[in-house]
Amino acid sequence: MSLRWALIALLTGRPMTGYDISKSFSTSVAHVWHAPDSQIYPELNRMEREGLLTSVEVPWGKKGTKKEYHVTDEGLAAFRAWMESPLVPQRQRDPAYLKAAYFDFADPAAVREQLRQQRSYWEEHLAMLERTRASLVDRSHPTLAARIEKLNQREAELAVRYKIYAYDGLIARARTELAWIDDGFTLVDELDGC
Amino acid sequence: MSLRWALIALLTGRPMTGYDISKSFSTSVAHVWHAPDSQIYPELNRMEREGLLTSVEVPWGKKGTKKEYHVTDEGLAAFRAWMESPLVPQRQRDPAYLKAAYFDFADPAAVREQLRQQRSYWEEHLAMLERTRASLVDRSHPTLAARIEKLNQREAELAVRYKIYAYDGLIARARTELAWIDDGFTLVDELDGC
DNA sequence: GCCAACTCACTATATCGATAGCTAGTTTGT
DNA sequence: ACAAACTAGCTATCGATATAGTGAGTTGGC
Repeated sequence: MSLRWALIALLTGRPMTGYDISKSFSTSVAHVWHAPDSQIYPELNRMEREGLLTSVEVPWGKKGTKKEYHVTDEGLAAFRAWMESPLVPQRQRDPAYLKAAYFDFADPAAVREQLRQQRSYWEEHLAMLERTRASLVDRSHPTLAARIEKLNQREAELAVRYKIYAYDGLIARARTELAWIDDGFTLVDELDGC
Repeated sequence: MSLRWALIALLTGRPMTGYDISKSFSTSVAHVWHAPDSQIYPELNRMEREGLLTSVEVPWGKKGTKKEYHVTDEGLAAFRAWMESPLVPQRQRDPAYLKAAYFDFADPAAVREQLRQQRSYWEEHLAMLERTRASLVDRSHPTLAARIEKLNQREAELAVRYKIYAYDGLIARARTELAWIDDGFTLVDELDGC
């Protein structure tokens, strides 16, 4: 259900086609809400039917056309309403913690291998988050740049600072995961040694 | 797909009925993997059909019977195989971060209200995690107690330590969320003041 | 003796989400 | 002239989840 709000969030920056969205999704909103294009296209259609978006047929090449989606006033109002509505707390559902709780069923070597994999995943993820954060700070991030173009200085400041704030949260979370993984190595060594 | 591994994990502790499971789920595995009973019952049936579990009809009262599920050797082998298989990294999908990135669309008062709600949710969640961790340390946690009964001292030590490790991770995560929320308050005050 | 609360085991329905594949036009390189 | 890669917009299918209900037996309190 949050997918539609992620889509409106993106489209408030600038009008886009479904294809544009599925591309820029991976470099921006996907860090907080991932979705494949097979979900994006039908959802855009639904949102248009419900009046949250309108679409404009834009020529593409000689014969082709593409559909550019714009947020309607109604869509913006619905987005603001969602923004101010209470958040439903997320249930925990993380296989990594489930596995960790039952590491005694696995071979210590297999546990170390798992931890190595997780560490490299989170290290990469953290590096990517930090690169993106830097591109927000210097305002070179394409999606953000398009968004703040039409805003005044104060509005732009707000938009940028809150995006950085979101990334700071994601970065803190990644660091916490990495620290936990390192504790895992220490624990395996201790329990395997005795 | 992890649901079945969560169920086997629980059932390795002691045989249980679907009802037992749905009850003890909320006080143990649910912290890492939540599921409602409407998912648990069909999944237990499927797992029995696939040979991962067997069930024994146990009398209940005068007329009633209940179905107690036991993990088969095949089920245990499948569980170990999963434990040692690589972990598929989870996609980020968290409405809290999505909202935070677009707080500039909401009223500062509404943002503060959101943050208050999230803080009280995480505070409660953290307190619950710490209570559970304490009950693991002193081995009073019922599910854990049932599990370690049939284990030798060394095996019990492993089981307990890894469960504590999992909770330490969850607790660290909760603390990170709380710190992030507090940063949110500071940021709103700063941006609203100017 | 009876009602409430609890135990037990589901079903029904709908939506969400992931993977895979399809069709057709466009641009670019050789 | 033709192929490869890219842009565009889907569909089909399957499994995972969530919400809500059904119905029957049991236990405990007054």
